[in-house]
Order: sequence, then C-alpha cells, then structure tokens
Amino acid sequence: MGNLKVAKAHIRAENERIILDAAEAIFARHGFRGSTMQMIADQANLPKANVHYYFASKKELYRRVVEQIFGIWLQAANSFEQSDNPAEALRRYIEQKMEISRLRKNGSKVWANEVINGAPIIQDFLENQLTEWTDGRIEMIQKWIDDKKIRPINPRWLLYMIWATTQHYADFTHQVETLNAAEPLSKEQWEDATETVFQIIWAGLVPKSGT
Amino acid sequence: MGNLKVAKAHIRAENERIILDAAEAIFARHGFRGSTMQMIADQANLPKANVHYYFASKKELYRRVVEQIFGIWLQAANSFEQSDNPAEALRRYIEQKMEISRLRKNGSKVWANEVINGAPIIQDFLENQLTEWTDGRIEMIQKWIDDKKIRPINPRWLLYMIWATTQHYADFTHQVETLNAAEPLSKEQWEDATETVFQIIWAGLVPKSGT
DNA sequence: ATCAATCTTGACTGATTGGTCAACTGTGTT
DNA sequence: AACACAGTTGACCAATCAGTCAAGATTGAT
Repeated sequence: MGNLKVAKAHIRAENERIILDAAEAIFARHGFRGSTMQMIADQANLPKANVHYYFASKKELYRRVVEQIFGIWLQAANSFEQSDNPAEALRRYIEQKMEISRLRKNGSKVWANEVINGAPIIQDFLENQLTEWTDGRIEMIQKWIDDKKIRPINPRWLLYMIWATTQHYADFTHQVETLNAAEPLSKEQWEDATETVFQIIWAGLVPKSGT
Repeated sequence: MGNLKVAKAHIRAENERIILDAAEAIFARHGFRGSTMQMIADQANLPKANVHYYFASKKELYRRVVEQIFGIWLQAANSFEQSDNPAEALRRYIEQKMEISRLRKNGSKVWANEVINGAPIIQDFLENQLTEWTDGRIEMIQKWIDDKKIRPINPRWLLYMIWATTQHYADFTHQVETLNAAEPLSKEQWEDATETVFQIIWAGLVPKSGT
C-alpha cells in the first residue's frame, strides 16, 4: 500500500527532475517567452502532454526552475559566513561563486534574465531573503571596517562588485568564449580568473599588501 | 525636387527614432520573443501597421536596436584611449561606463539579453569589432605591466571585471533598486558607487597606494 | 487644380503555441 | 481475473501575433 505510493513517487520525482533540468537549459537559452513547451519536451525526450501532466502550466514550471536556482544561490551565500578574517571569508565566497558560474551556467542565466526583466516571478525572493541576507553581510563588512581590517568603502558596492564579477563568467559565457577563440575556458583559465578576481579585490581593500 | 526628399527623409528619420526608442524600452523589459509589435507600436503611439511601414520585420527592428547599442558601447570604449597614465585611463573608462549604465539602462539590458541568449543576432560584432578592441586594450594593459606601472595580473580578467561591475548597475537595476528600499540610486549614490569601483580596482592594481 | 510620392491605418490571415482531453498502457493488489 | 490508479500520448482548440493589404489621407511640386 505504502509501497505503491513510494514506487510511483519515485517515477514522479525522477521525471520532474528530468523536466526541470530540460526546462532550465531551454529557459537559459531562450528566456521565458522564447521557450516553448515543445522545446522543453523535446529536450526532456517526452511528449509535450506528458510535461503538462507533471507541471500544470509553463509559468509553474518556470517558477520551480527559478526557485531551485535561488536555493543554490543561498547555499553559496552560506560560504560567506561570519568570520573575523576578511581575506579568508572573501576568498571562500569568491571561489564558491566562481564555481557556481562554472558548473551552473544555466541557472545563473535564468536568474539574470528574470532580474533584467524586472523579476516578475521572484520579486518576493528579492524583497525578503535577498534583502535580509544582504543587510546581514553589509553589517559584517562594516565591522571589518570598524576594526580597521579593511579600508573604509561602502560595503554594498563591494558586494555588488563580487556578484557582478563572478556571475559575468556564467551569464556572459558566450562573449567570454567568443573572445577566447570560441573555446570554453580551461581549468587553468578558470583558476587564474578566480585568483585574479580575488587578488584585485583583496588588494583593493587593504592598502598594505596582497593575500 | 531635392527638397521633397529632404522633407520626407526628415519625417522618416524622426519616426524611425521614435520607434527605435520605443523598441529599445520594450525589448529591454520583455526580451525579443516577449515583446510584441503591438506593444512597441503602443509605446511609440503609432498604429502597428505604421511600425511595419518603417521596419519590415521585428527582427530587423531588433537588429537596428542592438546595432545602436553597440555604437554607444564603442563610443565609451574610445574614452579608454592610449595613455601611459593607467590611473587616469581607468578612471575615465569606469566613469564613462557607469554613466552609460545610468543613462542608457535599456540599451545595456538588450545587449545583456542578447549575449545571454548566445548572441544570435550580433555574433559578427562580437567576433570582429569586440575581439579587435579587446585585443588592443589587453596589449595596452600588458604594457603598463611591463613598465611596472601596475601589478602583473591577466589583463583580460581585469577588463571583464570592469565590464561586469559597471554593467551590473544597468542590467540588474531592478535588484539594485529593490535593495535600495525600492528607490532609484540618488546622484550621490551613483557617484559613490563609481568612486568605490574605481578605488577598489585601482588600489587592487597598485600595491603602493590609492589614486 | 492635378498629380505623384510618401505616409497612415483598420481589417484580415496564416502560423504558432499553451493548454485540454479522452483513449490507452502498465503495474501492483486482491 | 478484475480492478484501481499513475502515467502516456496523439489529436485537437482557442488565443495570440507577425506580417499583409488595399483604401485613403497628406504633402509639395508643377
């Protein structure tokens, strides 16, 4: 009796995963309106009607994709934990965000698309979780400043700088690769870029020296 | 005789401008597929058929919008001229790019949208003009490094950092404003953000001191 | 006044697409 | 074997939208 539900739930969970992954890829490449349920169905290797069996509407499917991305984003955010060693905290956060840009390009692109278009779907996320998280980190950075661990700059602009720089490698992958002789960045290039981003920002925060 | 053509050309030029501006605003908010010719026509206060009189197809209109943006981008690029004073050149370039982010949000958003989606329309721009320009600037930055005017970093990642950081304020306006109590950034905030971006990057490039 | 050219516009059309539906399949339980 | 129920699927429909068209308005030159 319970077995039946579990077995069925397993199929459901698996198909939902397949469809969500397909949808993320399609939404990333074509945006919300540019993606069709048929494209997503093809990407998932399922008939369109079957996609609608699992997700009532295109909007619902999109919302699920964006929610999933926000979850990953928050996870990375945690790597930026309370710490009185700014260099370590910043390094960890930048590395984490660059890693997400490398491995979860599609998610980042969907998120960017959503925000560029005024966040019609996930405005509540921005207003609640994101605002709360940002305020917390700003306080933390301010404390570093008060303790003279870094130079006095506006913490908010620093955060935006880190977000922008790291996400650039996901959102603008196409541009980055075009400027890299149409090749994806190699492992070495990713590491070098990450290190450079950290080095410039960190040296920019502390007048004395690097690392 | 010539007069006729001039008079007509004037009307044409004016209407084309109105439509291009309207299209830029609509494409920025809704992306290519999300925008309808009807929306653009309404924004321009013209009947839809009239828009089609000036621009044969939606794609052509879009291409014209993107080309216009690329022109502005190149113009800013020129402010980053050959100079053996890195601090001055960088400051000028960052200020210019932040100014564009402030005044030409829509253009930047359309560009971002286009690149995120794999640049289906303007791939040739990326491959030619952008590649050429980028290579030139990289050489220039490398020279600064060789002359020990700035620390040895990979010039390419520095350029991406500047692009990403400055364009963030245009592309992610909605997020920035949500995190600013739903208010646009004030004149002072724009100036402060610009100065902070420059200060961090510049101090990050030169271990010795600021400015 | 006449004419030719540009410009304007409401009405229409063919193609696309989100979503529905009813018939069907497979599986595990009794 | 009979049944219940999750899952599958092709065919269909109503809405939307890019683009067309043909009839008319405007303008300026002669």
